[in-house]
Amino acid sequence: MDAILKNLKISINESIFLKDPESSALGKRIVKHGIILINELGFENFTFKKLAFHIESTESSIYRYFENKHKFLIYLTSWYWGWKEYQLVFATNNITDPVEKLLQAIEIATREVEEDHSFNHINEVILNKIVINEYSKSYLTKEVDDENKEGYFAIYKRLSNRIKTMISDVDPTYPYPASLASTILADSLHHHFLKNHFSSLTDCDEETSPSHYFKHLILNLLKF
Amino acid sequence: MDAILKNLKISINESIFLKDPESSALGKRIVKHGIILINELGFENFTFKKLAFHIESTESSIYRYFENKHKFLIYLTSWYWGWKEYQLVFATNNITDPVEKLLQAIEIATREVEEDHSFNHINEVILNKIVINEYSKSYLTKEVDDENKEGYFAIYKRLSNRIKTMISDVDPTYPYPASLASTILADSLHHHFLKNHFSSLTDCDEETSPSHYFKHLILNLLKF
DNA sequence: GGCTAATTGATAGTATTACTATTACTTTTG
DNA sequence: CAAAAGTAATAGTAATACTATCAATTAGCC
Repeated sequence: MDAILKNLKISINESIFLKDPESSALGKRIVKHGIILINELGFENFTFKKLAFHIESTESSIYRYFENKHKFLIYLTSWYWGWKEYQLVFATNNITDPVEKLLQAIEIATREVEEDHSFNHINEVILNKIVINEYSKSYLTKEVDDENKEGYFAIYKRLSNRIKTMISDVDPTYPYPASLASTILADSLHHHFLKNHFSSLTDCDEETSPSHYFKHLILNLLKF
Repeated sequence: MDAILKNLKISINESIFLKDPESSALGKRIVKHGIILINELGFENFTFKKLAFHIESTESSIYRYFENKHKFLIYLTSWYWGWKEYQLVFATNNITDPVEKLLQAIEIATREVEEDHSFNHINEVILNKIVINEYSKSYLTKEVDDENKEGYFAIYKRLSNRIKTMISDVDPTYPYPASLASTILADSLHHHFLKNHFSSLTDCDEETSPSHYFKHLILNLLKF
């Protein structure tokens, strides 16, 4: 899988950026160090000025790639979900048993990114932390409906829809497949956060992962 | 219930505010119109300067009550969860059947606030919208561990714990009661958001509410 | 190798945000 | 009616979130 992913470009809605960061060395530096810096400072404390200092460039250069830090976050999280989607499709494509297929999809969707494949300028382990801590801020805004119409969240929606279909393939009588797919995707991020900061609110810990919880849920909720 | 709640004061950790907003007319105006304004503008666009203009007071007066808008959000959401907790305890206290008790708790925890009791200066319907749109921003920060230690999220944790206990009372063998309680609380907020902005990601709509989804989940997941 | 266009850097500037400080005025309460 | 508490008015600062302009550098191409 690694080899294929190395040559892969996640395609992201062009209106999210002003200039494709994949198209230049500076663009890649912005993305690479942007990920590191958002993770370090948190999204609220992150600024383009600080990032410019980090990569020894200027604010105005960064503004040529992204309108503002909000769009930058949308870009990063879109890339993440695109990457997850590839992994999921790749890992489930040749599984014929619907239950096995769904379980494998849940494994991919809910597990913490542990290894660093480092196949390009993006560190997925750190990006995963950003998604856990910051993803919801990308859509919990007053502009969400406009941005949704522009297709900013298309990749996530497509991924959620794939899981929905797999749920219905396992149990066509289950009445809430779309909701359950959303719960798995969004709530697994939340559970990773709880594990790290509110351990009393979850049964997940070092041994028991959110993946265990969600697989158990699926296996006991769906009839097959 | 209304009559009792009218005379009720939700007690909130004193380090969240500088001066208790319940203790003066200005404090109550800050809270009342703060709720309205955050709902209108969204938390990012909300400032104390705008609120001061709205209530025909000054920024400096508001800063005497709350250190910053983040603490203000924590205050409002703490109040909300305290209010929910009272409703939940009140509505479930005299139910002896554990399944009925849990279902009633889920009803309270996951339903949209529809009526305006207006028993005080706080409009719970609008506050509920704020919680749906902004609650996660109150803990998805770099300061979460410090603030958690200070007890800023104590009410929410207590509420989650009550639901956890009810889950275990229904099915002592269920291995993830804390996680499931968290899922119900956090993911129901998320589903209200999806219903309003990403309808393709949920099966909830005008007829089917998040409450239906979560009750169905509980009834099919727990063994009793 | 030189020309042109595109890209990046350097600098400056603006409006707004997120506060802090001080002083003066106005209520409330004892 | 005096003291204390609460509130308003004003001013000021550092940082943020940009925009604009022009100069310097680099890249693509004949």
